[in-house]
Amino acid sequence: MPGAVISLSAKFSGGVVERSPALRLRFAPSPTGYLHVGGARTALFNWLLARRHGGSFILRIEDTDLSRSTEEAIEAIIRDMRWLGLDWDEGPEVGGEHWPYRQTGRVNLYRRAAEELMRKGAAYRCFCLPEELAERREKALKEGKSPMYDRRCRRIPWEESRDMAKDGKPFAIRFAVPEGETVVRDLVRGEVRFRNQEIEDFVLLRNDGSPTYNLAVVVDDLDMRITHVVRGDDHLPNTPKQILLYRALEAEEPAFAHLPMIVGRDGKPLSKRHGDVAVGSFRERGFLPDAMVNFLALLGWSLDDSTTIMDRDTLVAGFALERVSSKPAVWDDEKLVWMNSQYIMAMDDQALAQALMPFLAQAGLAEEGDPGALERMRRISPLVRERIKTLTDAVPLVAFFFREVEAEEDARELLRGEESRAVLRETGKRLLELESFDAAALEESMRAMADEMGVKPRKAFQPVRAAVSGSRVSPPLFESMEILGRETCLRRIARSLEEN
RNA sequence: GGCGCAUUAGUCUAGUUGGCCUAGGACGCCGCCCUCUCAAGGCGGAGAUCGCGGGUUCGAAUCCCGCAUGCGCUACCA
Repeated sequence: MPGAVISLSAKFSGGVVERSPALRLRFAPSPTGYLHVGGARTALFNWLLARRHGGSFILRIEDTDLSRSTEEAIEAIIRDMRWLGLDWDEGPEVGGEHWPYRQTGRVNLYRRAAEELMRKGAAYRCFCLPEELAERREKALKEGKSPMYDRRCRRIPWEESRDMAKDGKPFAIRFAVPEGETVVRDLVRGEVRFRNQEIEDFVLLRNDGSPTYNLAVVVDDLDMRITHVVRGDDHLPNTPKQILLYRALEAEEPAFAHLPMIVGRDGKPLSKRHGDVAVGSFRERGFLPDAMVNFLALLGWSLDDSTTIMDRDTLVAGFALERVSSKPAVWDDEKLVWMNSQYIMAMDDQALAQALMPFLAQAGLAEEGDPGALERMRRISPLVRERIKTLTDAVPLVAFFFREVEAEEDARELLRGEESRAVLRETGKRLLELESFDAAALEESMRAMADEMGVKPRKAFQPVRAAVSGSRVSPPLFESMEILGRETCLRRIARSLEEN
């Protein structure tokens, strides 16, 4: 079955075989903050495509803007990528022949490319000061004119330009946009045409010698032999500039695919204003990486008309760019929560218990590495699995298994009253008499008790639930009591009778 | 202002070359069943004149044109 890459390579790069190790994709975040879900989705699509076709997935840190980039951000991005299970074949902590996989330390490459472009007459020095530029732009805008750079420095004769540079006049290097039309053959939206006259002579190298994004990204993608650039569609208008650069450098351009943005319910790009958008905060809120990946994959892509829950193998096997939508996807927290619950329900006892341990530890209910606590949690797992949608949901639900809890006020109400007290006393008696303290025996005994006392099961069980769990909502009563053990149950029932 | 992209129910989406769409699946919502609480599960339901207006056609969500709205880009940000 031919995948997206076949048709696209046949069309745009001239024949790459299906399982092509030559396929090279990258995710290139700028480390100015945490990894947010939009970035994660972009990373995922790149990863999926690489894995689908047996190619390489590269992580590259786009830190051209040094003042806004931080080491902490880099570490956080790496941590979150790892958590999501998006492993890379080349990049930070992994290595590769294009080390370092960040732009600091690669400045010479950019400078050399800019010089090459100057030599070819495709770029020129611009001596305009940033302040002048801003002024002119504002003026043009006010007069209703196009605010594009007027290309005045393009007309400075080469020798004069060289001399001005030699005299120490600061300059930036701009790309000389040629005449004509540039067509972006986008894998998700088809051909998009741009008239070159709409593209200004953009800056390649700032007057401090640092590269701008457009230059750096092209040089890096070229150097790393990236075959497919898959990124957010906010980059679509930049693409003709980059294509022009590839051509000026006499290099073959990669295939491009622009993914729809992820927006909030208000249709605006997803941001902090919409709540937590950091991948890390979803981890802290108790979401599972597999659920995140499944959910993220469905933001702008679908396998068919009905499949929603998919494991990684299915995702990898079925992913294709041609099934990527071009309309913005709205982030729907509720659906994520539901999906997470589906993944939780699919976990076995051991896995769920293990996943829960850090959350129990954080709540002070258990020590992270305590084997006794883990074993206890493993026994509790089947009781809570269907009752939690996120891992954090489990904490209040299981707390009474790990420590004495004060009964909530609405639970105390269940403990008062003659009937309730009678039920509790009788229950205590029966618990002592039980031969085997297991759920089945407990249920049998207590149902018989309710029957004999002429009390509805519900009326008989609720006070016991309140006494034992401290709440009117808890995991199934008899199973819970079995795990708590006879002594604990008796103690709690006795205490309830005393205190209420 | 210019350029570009998008527009199927509250939401994610299916609908690739026009007829099998009296628009399919999922989340959410409502109701019933099950039931020791809460869930889970089962069954059923409401919800879309496919942004609007023209056109092409025997036939359009699907093709063409215009409009509207939203978003992006238009930086010596990425």
